[in-house]
Amino acid sequence: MSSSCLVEKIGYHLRLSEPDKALLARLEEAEEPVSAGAQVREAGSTVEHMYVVRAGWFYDHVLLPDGRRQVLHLHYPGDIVGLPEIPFARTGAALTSATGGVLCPFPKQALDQVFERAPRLAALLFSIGMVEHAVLADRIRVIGRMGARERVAHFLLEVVSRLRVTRRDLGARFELPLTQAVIGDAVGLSNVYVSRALSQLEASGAIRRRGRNIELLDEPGMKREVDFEDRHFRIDTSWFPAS
Amino acid sequence: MSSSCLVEKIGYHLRLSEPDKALLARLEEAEEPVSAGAQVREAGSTVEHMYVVRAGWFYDHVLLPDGRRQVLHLHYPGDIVGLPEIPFARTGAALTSATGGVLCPFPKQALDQVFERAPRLAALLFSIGMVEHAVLADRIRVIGRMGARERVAHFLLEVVSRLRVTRRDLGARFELPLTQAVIGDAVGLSNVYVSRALSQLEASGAIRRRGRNIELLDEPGMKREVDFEDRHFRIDTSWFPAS
DNA sequence: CGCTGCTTTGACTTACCTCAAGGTAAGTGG
DNA sequence: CCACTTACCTTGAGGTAAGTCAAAGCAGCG
Repeated sequence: MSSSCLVEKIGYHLRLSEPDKALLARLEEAEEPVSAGAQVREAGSTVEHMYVVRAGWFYDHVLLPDGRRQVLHLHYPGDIVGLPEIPFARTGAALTSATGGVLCPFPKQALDQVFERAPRLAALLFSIGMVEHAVLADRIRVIGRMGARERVAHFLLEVVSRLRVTRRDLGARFELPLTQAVIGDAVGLSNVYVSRALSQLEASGAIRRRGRNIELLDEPGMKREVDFEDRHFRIDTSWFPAS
Repeated sequence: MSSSCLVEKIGYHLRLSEPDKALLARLEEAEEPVSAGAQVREAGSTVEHMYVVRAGWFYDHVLLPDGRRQVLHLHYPGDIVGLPEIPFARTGAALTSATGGVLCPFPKQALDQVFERAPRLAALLFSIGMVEHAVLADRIRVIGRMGARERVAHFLLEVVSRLRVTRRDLGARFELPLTQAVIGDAVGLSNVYVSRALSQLEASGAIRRRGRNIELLDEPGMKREVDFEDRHFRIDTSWFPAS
């Protein structure tokens, strides 16, 4: 077992040298448990840390003046949270725990050491950030141009694809520990319409539900329907600096 | 005058050392003129280059199976195009010239040198990529949760804010060399509704139009209406490695 | 056993889409 | 220089998908 969240996460993507491992391990501060529903970080606070998710589901969201909400990213165990905030002095989005969990913070100020001493790691952080960009780009396409059923279908596919990064053997079934209101806030629908879309996906035989357990009965069909692209499966490290 | 697009662009954000300038200049290949409406890069092609825009307006877009289109980013003179494609072997979005212009390509494979030898530049590229992430995040909020008038208002504010990066003295008036269909594809509306939204903004005194020349008559009011945040004004370089 | 929070379903409303026709402006060839 | 074309914008009318409101069903929990 690795003692560092970060070493563990990075290890999914890259073989690490021993000095790199040591550098990463030094960055990390004490684990921080978070209870379900708690807000870890507010929008507009100063950016001092990034986090690695050790356990639990989290999500970033922004609030509109009228109180409505937009969820930007889901974060699963193993995720790095907060890369997109780095170029700004203050956070744009709040961070909330959906299920309760544990975060491992590490300081933004220590990033300079990564860029200076571990160019391969820097390249990987860059890449991970750009993968998140691609995830948002996909969702813009979906929200901007697709209907309710397709939005929800795409959302489910994205969740599964992301879960499989750390659980390679994951089949067609998974727990989705999110309320329909949160799903709606992610894909730009009302909770009511998320319910209808899920019901319709189920009625048409695309999925099956048991509470919050979801089974994808026709993943290839759903992928075709929304033109789904898996952004998480593999990142191109061919251009990385040599170790 | 700088002979390199890239040196010029980076110079907006960071004081460069002479070795860094030399490194950047070496990366760059011959300029490439592009005529109006031409598609520079298709979706699904292999990622071999990034570009700096020397002149003209460009945009990234993706196509849906039914032929509809989503525009992801606009690119203006001085922009770096293609950072988000780096972690992938193949491009997700096509690149089209709106006005005709000139691009300066530089090879993806050369990025390793930047990460290895110029950590400050690497940190800046990372930051620029994350600013683009923030731009998409803002647009998701707008598309997912706001109406037509607000979508178009936000779009105009975003354009002005971006133009001011390279034209510090830009006032309230600017040319918008885009068809309303392109604007619609960016904010998830039909061309018809973009027309109505612009007319309504004009009727309510928020903007004035003369052909494709736009004047923002009440920029503070529009910013309040859509809760606009300027992502381009300043990026936090305080954590960058020392030069 | 009865809260409390989540989901489902129904009825009504509305914002945006589509289709279509007419207007405008810039470019092109005779 | 003027007709003709072409691309873009505007406006109207009708349709539809999703929003809102509200009530009822369900499930987990104290």
